Amino acid sequence: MTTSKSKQELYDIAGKLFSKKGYHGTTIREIAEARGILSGSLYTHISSKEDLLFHIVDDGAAAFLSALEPIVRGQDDPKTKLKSGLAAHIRVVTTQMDAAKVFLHDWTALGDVRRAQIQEKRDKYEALWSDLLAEGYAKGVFRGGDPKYLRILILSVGNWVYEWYKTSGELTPEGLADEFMAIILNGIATF
Amino acid sequence: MTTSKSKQELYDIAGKLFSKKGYHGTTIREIAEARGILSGSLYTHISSKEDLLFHIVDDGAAAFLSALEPIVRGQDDPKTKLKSGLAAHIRVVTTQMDAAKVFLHDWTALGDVRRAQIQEKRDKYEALWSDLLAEGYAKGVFRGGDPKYLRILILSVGNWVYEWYKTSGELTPEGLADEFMAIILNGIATF
DNA sequence: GTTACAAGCAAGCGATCGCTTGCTTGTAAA
DNA sequence: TTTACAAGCAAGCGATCGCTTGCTTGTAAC
Repeated sequence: MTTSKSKQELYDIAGKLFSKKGYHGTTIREIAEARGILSGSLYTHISSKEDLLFHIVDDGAAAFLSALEPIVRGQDDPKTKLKSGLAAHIRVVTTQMDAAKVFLHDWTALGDVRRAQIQEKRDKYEALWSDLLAEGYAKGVFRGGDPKYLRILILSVGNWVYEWYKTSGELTPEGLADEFMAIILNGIATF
Repeated sequence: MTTSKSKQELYDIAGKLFSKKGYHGTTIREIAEARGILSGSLYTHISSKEDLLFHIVDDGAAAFLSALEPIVRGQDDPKTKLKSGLAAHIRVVTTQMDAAKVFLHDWTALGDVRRAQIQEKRDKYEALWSDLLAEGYAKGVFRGGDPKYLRILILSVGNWVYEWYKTSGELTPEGLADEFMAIILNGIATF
């Protein structure tokens, strides 16, 4: 990342507020106050409020993509890829809760052009997951379950993490992925 | 529901806009325009913008609770209860997409008192699910999988439906519940 | 025919919104 | 010592926010 330290600090501050109160529920004056400057001074660093949103959301998209891509393109067996992929997704969410929530929650507040850019990256991420699962079915490692709804189930579980995860006293991303994988791989029914 | 027809129509209109643009992203003038009156005239029917939000969110909470409660308190076997419960949840989301999205998305914009009221109903709903799952484990119908994370997985899948469900050409709530249940009960791993 | 009231209009209130402008200041290179 | 510039302040712009007020109108009961 070529983003300077103070710029990143500003994104963190804005992300924290957007995450807590939503993009439209956060004012430029609140962001400036959290930064310790006046609202007008913010415009030395940004050109608009939407700029802040876009950078946060775009960084979030990049984090998800760069975490999953090497796993899908790698050589592990599908079961390992599935577990690693879910753990990677959960790690992105839990280690950047604010940015992840803004990415998942507020990206629709972007204008048409920038929202389309993010939509593209979301589609790309979804396609990576489809590839991962398709490989598992093709190699006979997975059976049953419609691939489409399996993908939806996995991403639902991964995305919803930001709604309930508390940073203290909780399982690690890998631990959480293990819990969910146990259910997804083996099911819960007795025979 | 004792809500008059025209009041409910207003909630529907507001719910649609809140769902699309968020609570803070929707203005009282937009709601009035969608209703075909001037913004000031809205206050013949409501006492504040937050009133609209609260009614929508509170109705949403009631819909989820009243759908799940008879299932949990009923006499079906746990496996049937689980499938019915998930189908009921998905039916609430898919038949009232706007209200469900506002309930899940924008309820935190409520003031302290009313947000606490909704939090209570959310906790109650979650407890119903815990009861349902606990019965399955107690009767030996479910095995493996931490009950806590099983509940989180189920609610994640059910809640995230509003993010991707399209009303046309999609499976019914029961069909979707079948798809997800096949994965959750039997898993996807080959042996 | 009168009364009563729900429903809406027209106008605009004070507050706050995102953002701009003109100016000052601290700092570091030349 | 001078120069240059990034960073921030002070003030306030026009627009829009949620909401209020005083008034009109359609309708239905008596």
